[in-house]
Amino acid sequence: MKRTHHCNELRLEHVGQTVTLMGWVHSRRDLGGVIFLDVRDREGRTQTVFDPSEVSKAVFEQAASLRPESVVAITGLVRRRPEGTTNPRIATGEVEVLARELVILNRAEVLPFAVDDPETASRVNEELRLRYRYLDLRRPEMLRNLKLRSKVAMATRAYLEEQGFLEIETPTLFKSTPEGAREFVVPCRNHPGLFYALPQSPQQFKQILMVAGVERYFQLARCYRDEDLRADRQPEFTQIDLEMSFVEREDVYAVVEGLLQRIWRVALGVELKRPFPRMRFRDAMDRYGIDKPDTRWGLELADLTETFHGSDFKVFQQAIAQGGVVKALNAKAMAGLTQGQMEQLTGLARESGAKGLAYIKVEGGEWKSPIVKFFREAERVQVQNRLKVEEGDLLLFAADEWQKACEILGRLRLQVIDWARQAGRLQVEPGRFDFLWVEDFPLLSFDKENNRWYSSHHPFTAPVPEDIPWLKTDPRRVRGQHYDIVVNGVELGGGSIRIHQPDLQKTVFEDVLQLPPDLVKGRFGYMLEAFRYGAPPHGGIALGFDRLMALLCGAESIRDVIAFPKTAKGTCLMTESPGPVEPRQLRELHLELRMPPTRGTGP
RNA sequence: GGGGGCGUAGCUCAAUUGGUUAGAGCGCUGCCCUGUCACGGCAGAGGUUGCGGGUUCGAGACCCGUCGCUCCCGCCA
Repeated sequence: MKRTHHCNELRLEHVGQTVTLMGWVHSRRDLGGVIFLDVRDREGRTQTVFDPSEVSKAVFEQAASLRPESVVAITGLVRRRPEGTTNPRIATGEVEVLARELVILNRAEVLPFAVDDPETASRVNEELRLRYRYLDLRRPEMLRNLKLRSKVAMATRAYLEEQGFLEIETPTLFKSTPEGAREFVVPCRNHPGLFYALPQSPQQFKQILMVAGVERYFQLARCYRDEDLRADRQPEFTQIDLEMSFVEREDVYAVVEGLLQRIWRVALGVELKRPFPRMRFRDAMDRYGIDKPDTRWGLELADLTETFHGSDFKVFQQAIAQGGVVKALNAKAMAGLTQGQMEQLTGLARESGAKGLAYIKVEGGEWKSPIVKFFREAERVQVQNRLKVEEGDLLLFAADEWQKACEILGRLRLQVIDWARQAGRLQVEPGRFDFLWVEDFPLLSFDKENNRWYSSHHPFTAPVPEDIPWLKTDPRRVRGQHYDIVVNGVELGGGSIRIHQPDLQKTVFEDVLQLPPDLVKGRFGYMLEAFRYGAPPHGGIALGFDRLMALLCGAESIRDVIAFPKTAKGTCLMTESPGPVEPRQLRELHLELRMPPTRGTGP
């Protein structure tokens, strides 16, 4: 027996045909004298009818005995549903299949949770959904996410192929590169004491491919990072990874904008406007207090350093005297925050390094605040004008060195926006996507604890050419040719133009990052060597494919767009990985376990 | 590594200030039902309150520990 149609196929035009459907029992409505079975497959569902005057008693009883999610094959006659019994909510709702034969392909046991009811199923404990992932994925909304993911992957391949990119796989058995994220290491039998490491990204291989003359490479690359997880982070994840030769930043932007435009068109039927806006890192920090601003909301930060230059308020005075700034955020209409919420804001400010939180609540025409008594009239007027203060506003201040002050208010801004959205006071159309390129990041950041410079992104990022002279003398002011693509405050991806000159790369490693030459040689020697045999200028980018899909699907967690995701602790509840290995395997790998003392008794 | 939330029937939840035999809806089982589509009706079964310890005359609730899920900070070149 073969199926003749899928479950979202039958229409009035099929009336009179004998068909065979195969699928899952979505729901059974047993009216005693007649039984309705909805058969579901990945395309949709179709109602079948068991009428005792049309089928044998045995078949009828079998139909009556079926539990939801059993797999069946039903052969019968397509007919128009009787007047008044059509179901406009499903595509096949004008017809039904009058069953003649029923084969039970697999009888399902009683389910751990309901699959057929989207309302309840979506509220089921995620632990259970992950343990029975195959049931969870049967839910139409999960299947929809998988379908969309496949569609977007295909569109990505098609677009990049049109643009002349070659899809090339790179090794997942790589070696350890201890800079950056913690890695998963893989022992190997043939090399006692040596380890592979799973790549955090194909960065080095894709640059080598440029040296190899590939010119345009892409890959839907699996990447692995052994770091603590979040709603938008998994230990293994997928990137749309690409690299191009003989390009500048704008060339990469053009390809990525075209790709995202194609993806939005294919997935959502939405036409994105190009080019996307650009913003310098410095401006992003200055205006939004973060390097991935959500520009859907206003609420920009203001700089009041000039205003408070001769302030009597010591906190402001000192910050400015030490070369810092005074910044402020007008949280419009938020004066009504509770004491608890104000404490929460203060806590957030402290976490970001503030000593406290200066604020003004504008209520009843009055500025209620412990600090306002230190303001001179001119300061007050300027604050009023600069922040466009109105009744009901909440003014938040940060006085510190520039970056810290920006970051403090940036976090408060996000919290305040979150509350305003929850209260329904800030709204935005659901299909709005604010894309933004953030560029001109500092190439290097200073690590106070270890008293050394390190790469803000990675050590292969090329400096902005006119800043190269500052590399050794004033590293702080060197900008990198790095760029991030941001949408609605989510960092969707990042990339850079790379260094392709071996001497410049060597300078960065040894003079700027202060890595010992033998360490550089051991870790990156092959790259420096490759660059000596004709390396084209090149650059690229990697986009977080899971985050991209979460955006397109409207999912809150990337777990909802990954078929088999891991928990926040990095385990798989379905397969119970990671799991132990046999002593024999350890012996072959020349490994011996030194376990931490066992704690607790388990569940 | 740190902080918050959650854990009670198969599922989603309730259980006043610590006080009777831990309840409801859905699901499940049985019976009835020929036009339902969240079918309906009647009856019934179903509990180690995550686990371990403690306080108390008495603990689902309070305390300590622990396990699991989750969100956030650190971390993620």
